[in-house]
Amino acid sequence: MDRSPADAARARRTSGGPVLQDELTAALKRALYKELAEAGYGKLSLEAVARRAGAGKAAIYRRWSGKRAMLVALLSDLAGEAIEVPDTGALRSDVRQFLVNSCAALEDPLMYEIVPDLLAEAARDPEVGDALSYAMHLLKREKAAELLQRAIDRGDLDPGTDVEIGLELLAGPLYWRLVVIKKPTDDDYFDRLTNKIVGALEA
Amino acid sequence: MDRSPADAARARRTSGGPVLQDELTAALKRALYKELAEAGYGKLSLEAVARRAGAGKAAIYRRWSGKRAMLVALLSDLAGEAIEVPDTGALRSDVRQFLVNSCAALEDPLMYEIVPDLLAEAARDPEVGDALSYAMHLLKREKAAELLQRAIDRGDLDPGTDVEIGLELLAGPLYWRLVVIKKPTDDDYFDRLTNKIVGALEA
Amino acid sequence: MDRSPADAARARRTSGGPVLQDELTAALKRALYKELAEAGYGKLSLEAVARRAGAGKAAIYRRWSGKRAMLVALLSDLAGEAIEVPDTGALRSDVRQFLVNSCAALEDPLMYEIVPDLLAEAARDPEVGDALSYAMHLLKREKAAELLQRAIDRGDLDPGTDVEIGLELLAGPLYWRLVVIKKPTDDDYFDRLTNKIVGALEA
Amino acid sequence: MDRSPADAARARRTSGGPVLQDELTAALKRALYKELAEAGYGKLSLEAVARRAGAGKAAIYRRWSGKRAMLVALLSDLAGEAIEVPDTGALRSDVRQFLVNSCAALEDPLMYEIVPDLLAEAARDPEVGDALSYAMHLLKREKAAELLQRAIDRGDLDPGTDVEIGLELLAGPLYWRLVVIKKPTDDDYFDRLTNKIVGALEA
DNA sequence: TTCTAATCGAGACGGTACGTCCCGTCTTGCC
DNA sequence: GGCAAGACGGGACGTACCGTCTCGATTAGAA
Repeated sequence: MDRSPADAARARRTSGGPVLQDELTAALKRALYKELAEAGYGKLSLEAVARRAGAGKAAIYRRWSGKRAMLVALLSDLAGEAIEVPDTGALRSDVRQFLVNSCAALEDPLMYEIVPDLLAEAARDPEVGDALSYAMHLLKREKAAELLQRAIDRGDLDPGTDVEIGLELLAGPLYWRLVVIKKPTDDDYFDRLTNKIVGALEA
Repeated sequence: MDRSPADAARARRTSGGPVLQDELTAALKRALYKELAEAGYGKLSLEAVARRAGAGKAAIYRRWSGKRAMLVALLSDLAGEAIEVPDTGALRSDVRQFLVNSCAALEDPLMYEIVPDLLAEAARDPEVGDALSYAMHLLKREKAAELLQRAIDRGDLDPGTDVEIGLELLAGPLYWRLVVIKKPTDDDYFDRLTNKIVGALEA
Repeated sequence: MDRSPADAARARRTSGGPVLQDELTAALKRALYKELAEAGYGKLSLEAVARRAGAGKAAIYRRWSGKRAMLVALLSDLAGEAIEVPDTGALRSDVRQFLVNSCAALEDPLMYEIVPDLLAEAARDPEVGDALSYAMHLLKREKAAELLQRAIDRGDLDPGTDVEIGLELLAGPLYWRLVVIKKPTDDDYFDRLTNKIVGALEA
Repeated sequence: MDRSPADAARARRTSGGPVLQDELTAALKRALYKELAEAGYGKLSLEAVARRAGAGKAAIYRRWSGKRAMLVALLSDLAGEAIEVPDTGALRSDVRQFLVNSCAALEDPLMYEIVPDLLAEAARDPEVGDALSYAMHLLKREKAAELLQRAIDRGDLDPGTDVEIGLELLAGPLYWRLVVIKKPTDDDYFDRLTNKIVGALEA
């Protein structure tokens, strides 16, 4: 069972025993991040991570069960940095800003390099899938749902609007373009995509 | 330098000695395909591929330079099997059928298990990325574009319709749902998604 | 564990240094003894010793500097349990009884399982060697020497008898048979060996 | 590494199974011998052995199942170098020379350092015990038995002489002195021990 | 038909990394 | 300050594959 720094902190307060040291945990994560950037997921070596952190391998395995678990933890750390959901007061500008924000998030090297790996792994490992879903989608999904709900409350959208499909329209096309077919975006593209999405929502 | 079966055939015609055996090449690819589905790209072992094919490791390295090159070859082979693009005579039913066909394709183990791995690898290796783009998206993209063009020709859509965005609306939301957030689909879902896409196209 | 202040006071008076708890020291030695018998010196793990004793590793390192030092201490404890040297009034029966007693001692699990380990270690570590010699051989040697001296005093043996060689004849052949070549013994064997040893002594 | 086809051919003939290369096997054994001399059995590291031999660890594990098995093999190699059994034509000088030869063998670092380790291990592992018995004792035992038989044939010893006990007298006291109590030997000692042994044999 | 040369299955080779275990030291909080 | 607990850096374990190399046998084109 992996132990997070939060667990460690709690343990220190309640159990009385020695405990995983938060600063080392952080150093290991920093080392992981740097190794990922240099070597990529496939060639990632936990030995190199430990070496870079000036730690023993056991320090890693004491915290996480392996490569994937350590990555999931790194992701979870960054989950809080959820995509900002704008509240501009108008549906069209909210949608456009949401797309721009999402694009910025997806162009972060972390997302760009690591998320596809985890997505692939998630296809075979439900634990990774769950962590990934929680870290990446649920928070964002809730926030995007707020965006649509506000539009309904304002009367910009019909109360019967299909919110589920709406969320997929907000996320899917941009993800497809950036991650799958890897085409660049620009202001004009955001305008045109916003047009279509708003058109669909209002249809 | 990798050698393809075509090279082998040419070699057979021009050189003197024995030559890479096509049937073995095919068997190796089949073994690769199965190993990918079971183990994933990250844990893929060429030793296991050779073992499954009843071949020696050298048989692989004689043909390809390594893991990625072998994958690229596999992908290229599968490029032809593009998604069927329907022609029902009406935009709405064409779109719905396209979604259903795409869904079937994405639920094929090839897509479901292997493509995410390759997508991840493509994030770091342009050669894989190019092969993947060619194999998966370009052909399909062309065909989906035909679908929209026919609707424009029929007058179902305005001639100024934004085809580029249209293609993303056709592919993105479904991919997002099936591959990223992994929610199930049903007839009702297809109806609702078709509704929104057609609404967007006509907007 | 239920230790009285009196225990601590006694220990403080005895040692003068930090008050290590005697019962814990004893428990650690018992645990060491059992681990040695099960795992052997080579695979001996002080972590396992501590675990078996329900103690922390530090409790061991507070008392001894490492594996070997702990062993030496164990040996010294056992030094007193020297082999009984018989005094039957006649050389032949004294020798025979000494062989039988020695055989019983060598067939004790302590000798059978642990001594060979220590003997091996002693080949490289003089400190272990010395402790082992003291614990196992010197006392016994003195007593066996008494046996021969009594025979000389009685006139059973010539005053010029080579006692040093005599002691090796008493110990060596039996040790060789039991520990090195591991052949069984029986009454007849003791008779025959006694014959030869007495023959040699009288020669 | 510079291996000729002849090496491979020889190896194939020798082993019949997988073609392990004899020269590498020999180099690994040489490295083991040197590491043993430097580090001792307890601190022996197969990684260091492989490093010294310029080989990979797998080269070791392909040949032997672990530390002990590799040692047993080294021993078996040296088994042929059995103790020379002299044939001087007279019992007394044969015995004396046998003791001198045995002493030389037991003072070889291999015997002195390693055999006690294996002896200890043999107490727990019958496989090691058997290999050790064969490697060390059986050949020597047979040869020592010849020595006694020649004496009987010459009439130096009575035909009814107890050969079994005789062998233990030849081996045990010297082993005890050299390995167990670790006292030095000299010419005078050999004379005195020879005296007693011959005395016992003739008794 | 015989020779020749490259491919075949097999697997040894020097390596790298894995994940585990234990070393001997150090730290924390209870008693 | 001893104590149980156990984290720490370090290092070896034995395993799995990597990509390369070599082996004898097969096999198919060229002589």
